[in-house]
Amino acid sequence: MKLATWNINSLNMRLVRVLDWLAASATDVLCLQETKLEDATFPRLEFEAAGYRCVFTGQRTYNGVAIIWRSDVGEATDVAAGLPDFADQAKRVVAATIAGVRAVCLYVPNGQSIESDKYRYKHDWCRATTAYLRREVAVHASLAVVGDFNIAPEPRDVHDPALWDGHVLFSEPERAVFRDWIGLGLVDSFRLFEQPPNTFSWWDYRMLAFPKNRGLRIDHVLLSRSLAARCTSCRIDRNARKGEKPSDHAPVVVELAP
DNA sequence: ATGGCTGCTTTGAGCAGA
Repeated sequence: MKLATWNINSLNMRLVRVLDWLAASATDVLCLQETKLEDATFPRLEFEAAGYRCVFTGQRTYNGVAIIWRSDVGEATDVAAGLPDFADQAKRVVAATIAGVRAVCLYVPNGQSIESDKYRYKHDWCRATTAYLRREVAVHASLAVVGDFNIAPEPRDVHDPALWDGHVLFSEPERAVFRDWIGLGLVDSFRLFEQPPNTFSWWDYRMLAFPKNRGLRIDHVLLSRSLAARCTSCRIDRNARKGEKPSDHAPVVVELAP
């Protein structure tokens, strides 16, 4: 199974790009963040016509998450939207079990800046998610927690660690959250393999950040131990960041052996 | 170390993103 995560920064703007990428990459299950679409306007029929199924929870303008999978992979079960025990207007979580793999798709709050109320919200949201993931790990042996985490876990995940030190996305409390989630029994699939140095998943639209490769690795695929044992590759498809009207994020793709 | 893009908005300057 090929499983991927991608923040597409408006599915409305990038539906064709997503469909093209799905086909070209032969991805079986794709988790999307920042769809920015209410459920009533989600392009379900377009995905179905292309041979995929989908589950989604969204809102206009901000947030919105979805899971897209090839129809021939099977049905989804135990679909769940949102975090239990955390009242949140923002649509940031959707989960489903597909072909025996529990996929949890997260769009972690950005946090804006460490002085911001949004940073406090990010902290509270992440704490609620820790409790949620603890239960998911206990229930699902084959678990993949994927998405836009808005956290760069280590200095090597940041183009200029000294510049970013202490700033939102790379502050110590955020990195501690990432370690907490790893501590639940999850594995950062990207680090299972040798990777080219300076591999990132997000680049600012401004300041020629992408051509200069001034990016961050903030999109992640965490795998339970049994799925990590099946994982044969993890790569970030930076080609998907190129061309006309790209998202500012690139997809992260893992392959899982049967 | 700002803002520089981009998408979106009961539409056009302000916001949020990361």
